Amino acid sequence: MTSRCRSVMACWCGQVVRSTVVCELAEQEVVMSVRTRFAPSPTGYMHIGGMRTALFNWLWARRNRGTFILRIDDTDQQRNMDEALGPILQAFRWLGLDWDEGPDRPGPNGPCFQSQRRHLYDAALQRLLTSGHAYRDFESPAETQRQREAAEQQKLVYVSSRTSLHLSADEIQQKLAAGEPCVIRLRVPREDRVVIDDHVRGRVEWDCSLMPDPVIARSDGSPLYNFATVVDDAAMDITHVIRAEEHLSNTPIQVLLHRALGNNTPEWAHIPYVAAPGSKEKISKRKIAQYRKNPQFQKLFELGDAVLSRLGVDASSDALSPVMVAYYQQVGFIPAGVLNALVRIGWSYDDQTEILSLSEMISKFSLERVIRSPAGLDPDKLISFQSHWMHQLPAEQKLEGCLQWLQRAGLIGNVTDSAVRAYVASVVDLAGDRLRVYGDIFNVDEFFVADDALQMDQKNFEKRVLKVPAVADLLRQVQQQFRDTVDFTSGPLHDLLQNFLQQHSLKPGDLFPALRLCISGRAQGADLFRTLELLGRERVDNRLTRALSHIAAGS
RNA sequence: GGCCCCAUCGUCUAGUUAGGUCCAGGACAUCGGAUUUUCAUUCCGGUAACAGGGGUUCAAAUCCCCUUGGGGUCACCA
Repeated sequence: MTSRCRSVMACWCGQVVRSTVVCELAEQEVVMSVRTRFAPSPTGYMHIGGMRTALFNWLWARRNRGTFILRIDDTDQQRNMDEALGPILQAFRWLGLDWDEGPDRPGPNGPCFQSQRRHLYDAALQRLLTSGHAYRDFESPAETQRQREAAEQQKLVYVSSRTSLHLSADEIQQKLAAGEPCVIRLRVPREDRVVIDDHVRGRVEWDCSLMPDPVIARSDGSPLYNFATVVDDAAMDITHVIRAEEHLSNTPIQVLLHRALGNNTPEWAHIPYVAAPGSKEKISKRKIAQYRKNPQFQKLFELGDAVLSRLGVDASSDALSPVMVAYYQQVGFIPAGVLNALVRIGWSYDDQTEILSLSEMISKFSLERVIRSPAGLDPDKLISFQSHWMHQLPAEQKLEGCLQWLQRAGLIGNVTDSAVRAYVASVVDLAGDRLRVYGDIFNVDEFFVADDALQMDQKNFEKRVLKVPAVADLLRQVQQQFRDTVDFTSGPLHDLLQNFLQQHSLKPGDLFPALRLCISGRAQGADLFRTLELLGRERVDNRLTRALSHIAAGS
């Protein structure tokens, strides 16, 4: 297996074949095995921008029938792994992005946790030291820092002093024996240039004479990010490194490391980072307070706050925010909506296509159509995608979701009870388009609260009921007719009320808003007659009685 | 500050590789109208952009140069 992959790789890494996944090899067409990876460090939450990067990696792998790898960058972690990694895996599972190699699914190239791959880094380090591509640097951090600042003051480009390079083998051994601390640096070939052909940015070049020698291993011997990444990317046969633009400046170092190690370099695709709505700044967990003031974020925060408060989650805390994938799950977004919004940040298929299912994304995705400039998350559009996909969802699934949210808010008891399920199903059906996220079910909580706990829209109650003297009498008559009518279902109720209007020469607006307010506490809502039917004769009667007593009391 | 990246409606974007079919298309948002018992949905319609300046060319959103603006990154973090 491995040998096949290598022989295949040899044909595309010779930079003849680019941006294509099929290449000719000795007259026969070989589909190369694309291998992509996403390498989060366990931070305790999944960043929405990171999720988009992961999605592009996943899509590219799936599109090419390749392999998607989840590698855990836990080189400097000391916290509880479950706590730190859990939410990340949870986000992948929720969105349905599976991994071929990763936690619980070790691949042929060793464990996916970098903390368990130390021997590989040690071996690579040894090779670089032996070949002279890397060197031990005994210069003190303070001294290095001093030089850096001096260069800066003189407006010179800082490059490493390399004084340790003048040490003889004996001197090095002596220092080592004496326990003198040193880091290991890559010896940058200063006369060289690094040129990459980035899938989204095209040709990007760097002049090595401007680069300080990067530290690749700490004084305790542990590898640094740039180094571990290169070793792992090579060991795991990663063919395409798809990552956010902020890593572009790491690329020359990584290319140099690959060269020094004698690896084939992977292809690069530096995708734009996800910006905060309406800005070009990277969206960040630390700026939530600022985002709350952002008008483009308004609707999302309103939606989120409303739902989360019902679930007993403190929405104003930074523990859960729109920067995190978990936020959307908690509010009741569905994967299809979130995925659709994510894929359209920085990527388009053509000038028309907006709606894409995951399988359509797989067949249509390409790195070449990723845009270069940073793209802001568009909360309005996210909500719009969300409502589109929610409408596509089969009734049974909508029901399951709403049941969960209702239960978590304590509005219903046993979700397996068939009467409860049937009732909620009717409410969900009645709510129809108003349900964009599962949490929107709370917007029709009048169907779940006790009659005497019904919240009243005071402002509208005053305007449409209290300030219209004639309405009380009408409501009393309607209440009586409701008591007398035989069939308390929407059709007959519709006829009953229409007749009532005719008899009194009233327009719908004279009665319906007041009636709606009394029974639901709201000025607007779904079909009035179906609402009456669902609530049922008894609850409607109770609520009318309660409203009438409010009217009598003048409040 | 050095290095690197980016620049089309309010937002997400198409168009830039091969200059003309673009007095710039779509979507979301917004505004107006129709439908509806209200709200939501749906359907019609409107407002709205090539950062600026120089070139090259018969012709530039598209090519070149400069300016301006925005951003990323400069660790014994990832």
